[in-house]
Amino acid sequence: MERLMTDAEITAAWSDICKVLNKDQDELKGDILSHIGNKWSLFVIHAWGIDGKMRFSNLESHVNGISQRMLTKCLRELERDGLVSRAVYAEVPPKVEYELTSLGRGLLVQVTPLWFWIAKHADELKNAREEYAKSRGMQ
Amino acid sequence: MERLMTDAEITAAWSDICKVLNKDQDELKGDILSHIGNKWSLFVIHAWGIDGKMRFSNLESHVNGISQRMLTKCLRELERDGLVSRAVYAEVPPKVEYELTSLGRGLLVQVTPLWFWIAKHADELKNAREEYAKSRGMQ
DNA sequence: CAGGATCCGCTCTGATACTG
DNA sequence: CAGTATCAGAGCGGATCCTG
Repeated sequence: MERLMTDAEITAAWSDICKVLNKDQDELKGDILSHIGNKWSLFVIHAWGIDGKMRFSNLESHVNGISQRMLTKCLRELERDGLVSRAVYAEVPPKVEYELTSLGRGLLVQVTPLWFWIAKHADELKNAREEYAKSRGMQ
Repeated sequence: MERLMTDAEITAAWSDICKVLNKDQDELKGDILSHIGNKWSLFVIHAWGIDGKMRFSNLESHVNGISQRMLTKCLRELERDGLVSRAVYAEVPPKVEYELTSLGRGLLVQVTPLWFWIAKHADELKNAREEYAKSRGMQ
């Protein structure tokens, strides 16, 4: 599952990358980004790495710091975009299970390299910030 | 550069995925996501697929619809996080060149699978939305 | 050319309170 | 348990004007 690329691979893949970047479905990309690109969506999707079926309160406790309002909103959007399915059980107390659709699982998988990358470059990322802060502080 | 995974591969990779998902560097992830989750950052980074060195006006014309204010702000943030470097030339008229750092190129590469995926599933994504709209409209 | 500064509407968020 | 409703504040984002 180590899918990070070397610099050489990056160089080799560059033209392919550019192709995608230019495929101007910009509108669609914007749409997708507007949903996965909000503060919480990716973290919420993230949570299904733990279990295939998640209840509301379950998600709430796994996504650190999310408010119930935002979780609700986020789930509705994900549902609307076909990434998550929602099953309501007519029980008392109420029970609602959320699952990733195959589309949603696909997205999770695509995003995973990003998590790997962040984990791998954590120090670099942190240092970059600190150095920037220092250099600005001196001025 | 075709890096989409099959369902079988996904299943096989799942435990690895979960490991990363739990590595709780949540704060750091949040930082990175603040870029992904910002309306413009990814599109701006995106632009460097075209050329390694970009000037301000160049970026402005490649990122559709961005205002000068937001481009400025976005560039500052990317610089702060060590993803972009900035070179000022003491000329008249002024000239400033922005480049992705190796960290920035890394991020671009990690995000690329996501663009591929969006491009590949564009129809599915659009359909999912339309069906959702329909089913809600009927109620 | 590459922005900094300012004004302003709007949306996004979080807290709190309430419901089936 | 799984939400909905409401409200207030912070920040986003655009337009405009200005500068080295």
